[in-house]
Amino acid sequence: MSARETEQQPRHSDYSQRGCPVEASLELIGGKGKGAILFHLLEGTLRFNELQRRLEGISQRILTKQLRDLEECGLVHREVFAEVPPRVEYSLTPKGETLRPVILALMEWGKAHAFDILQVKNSA
Amino acid sequence: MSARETEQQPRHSDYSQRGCPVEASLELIGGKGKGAILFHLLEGTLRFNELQRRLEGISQRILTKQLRDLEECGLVHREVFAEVPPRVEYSLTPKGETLRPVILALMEWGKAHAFDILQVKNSA
DNA sequence: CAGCATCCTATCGGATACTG
DNA sequence: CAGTATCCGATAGGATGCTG
Repeated sequence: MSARETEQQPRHSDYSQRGCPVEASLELIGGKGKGAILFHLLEGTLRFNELQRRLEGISQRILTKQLRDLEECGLVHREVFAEVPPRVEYSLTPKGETLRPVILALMEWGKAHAFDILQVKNSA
Repeated sequence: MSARETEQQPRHSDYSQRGCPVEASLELIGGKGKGAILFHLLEGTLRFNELQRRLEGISQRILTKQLRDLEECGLVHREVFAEVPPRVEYSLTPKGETLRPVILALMEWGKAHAFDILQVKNSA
């Protein structure tokens, strides 16, 4: 029997709230606009203003803050070009790319169910 | 050419922040403890106290609130048994079950990356 | 263009006490 | 056991004005 076969999967009951991997992920990508930022960056590099335009309704201060958060976590790369006017480009790091299946899962479920649920909630 | 083949996928740029399906999903499952609640309910029905014990650290008030939220969204089923002492059981609805791939994706990424990132962040 | 600084408010979530 | 009610502090996020 290989080592791999003897590995025990932890039971769900082994995960408390702080130790729950689902909760840990949500803590990192759950801030306002972070999901949308990552979603748009899946398609490629974007400048600050282009991101803000696509997120429609996010304040500049918060967009900056969330981008800094994601950069600090090593998920987003920020590249500043020494030009006038200034140009700053944002893209996913390799670690950020590992989020692709997660973001896609959230997108699929969002289109299939979340939209409808929110519609009902907000009209109630 | 079939109708299916002529369907256009919306470009990412078509999704503003409020209209972003990723953001919509996060809005529904992003509250404190909601990720962990859904994660634990994937394994089956749980009573209120058992959930609180597993989430370790969540206040009773918030656990109640999040469960009511999820119930209102149609993701969680709440069943009250007319006994003394009272017994209330929580489980996923069929709609809640559709979250399984999403929660599993968040779990996998959490174990592979989120734990490490949070560790570094919190020690800094 | 891509921000930073400041101020302000609303919502989130914790603590505690009480109850059918 | 599984809540509800009340009060409270923390913080997330918005609005505005200024700048290299």
